[in-house]
Amino acid sequence: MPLTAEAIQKLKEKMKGKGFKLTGPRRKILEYLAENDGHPSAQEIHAAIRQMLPGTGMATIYRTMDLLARLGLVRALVLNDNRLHYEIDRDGDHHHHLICTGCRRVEEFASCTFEHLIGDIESATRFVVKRHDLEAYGLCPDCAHKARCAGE
Amino acid sequence: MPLTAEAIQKLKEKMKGKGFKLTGPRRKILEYLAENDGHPSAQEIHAAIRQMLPGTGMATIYRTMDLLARLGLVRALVLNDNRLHYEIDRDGDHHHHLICTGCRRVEEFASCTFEHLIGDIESATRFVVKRHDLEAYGLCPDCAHKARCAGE
DNA sequence: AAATAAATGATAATCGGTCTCATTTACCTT
DNA sequence: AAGGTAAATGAGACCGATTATCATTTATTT
Ligand SMILES: [Mn+2]
Ligand SMILES: [Mn+2]
Ligand SMILES: [Zn+2]
Ligand SMILES: [Zn+2]
Repeated sequence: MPLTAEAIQKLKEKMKGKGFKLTGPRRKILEYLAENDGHPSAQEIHAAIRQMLPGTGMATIYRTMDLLARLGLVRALVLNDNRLHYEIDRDGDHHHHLICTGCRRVEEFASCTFEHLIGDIESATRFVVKRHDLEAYGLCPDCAHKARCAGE
Repeated sequence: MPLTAEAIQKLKEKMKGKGFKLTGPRRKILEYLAENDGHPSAQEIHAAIRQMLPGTGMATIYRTMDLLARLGLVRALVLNDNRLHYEIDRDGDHHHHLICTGCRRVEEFASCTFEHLIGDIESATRFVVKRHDLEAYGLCPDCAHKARCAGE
């Protein structure tokens, strides 16, 4: 479910509103993230942006993703393949990730039950919890099936 | 709560039992992990081992940690500082981590409620879940206090 | 259109982690 | 207890992801 044109416009305005320039690379990166679902790495984003702005350098991707994360527009995720991955932070859509160790497919899941737990953790530890990451690793239905056929 | 001498002995035997040599570095690394609580990085382990076995190379630390993880004796953790951290896998002590973004202090917490959820996730997504990581980031009581004094 | 500070691209540098290979060592076997 | 053997080690090259530097370009303000 890609973002609507209006939602994309909002993102761009948020950026300008905070005093950051809306440059070519930034515009394209925002559009790319908004129009494509998924959890691309910096490298994948770079490859995609280069199709439209061939000169774009890798450093710009890192700088932009860092900025977008600081602005709260994207979320960075650790998917255990020694690179960061990113996704648009659609507000009100808090979810977690299930990663297939067979084919690297990423499935999303929400867990409202778990969210309630944060309060318990806070009172037990006296920490102020700002953010949490939960990733589950396992086998997707396809890979689980293949594994079963191959005999554990 | 460091491990007892007998528990350490068990670890060493487990290693030999599986056909791996109990070498100087391996012995020291096991003892270091068992006797010190915490969540050291490979670099921290290296520094500690070098006090006792000055010649020890970094590659040996990585190789040993990898072996210990494969043997199920240690667990590797992602604490968002772009290096892996490790801890002895005391059996039956499944817990998660709360990381203070102010001072990097790591607190442990268990969450039996959450563990139940894994089954729900499995039936909702049809994935076979093998393992999950949950980390919460926030401010420890001290850092939260300091932040409050400094005025948000 | 000119002025200005921010952003970019090329490139070097850093850093965690892996690989290679000659040398050493633990653990059999005698 | 010495000798044989494969596994483990240490030194250093290597790698891929990310960050830093700096001269040039560009989005915005005038
Ligand atoms: Mn997602
Ligand atoms: Mn722990
Ligand atoms: Zn799969
Ligand atoms: Zn703290």
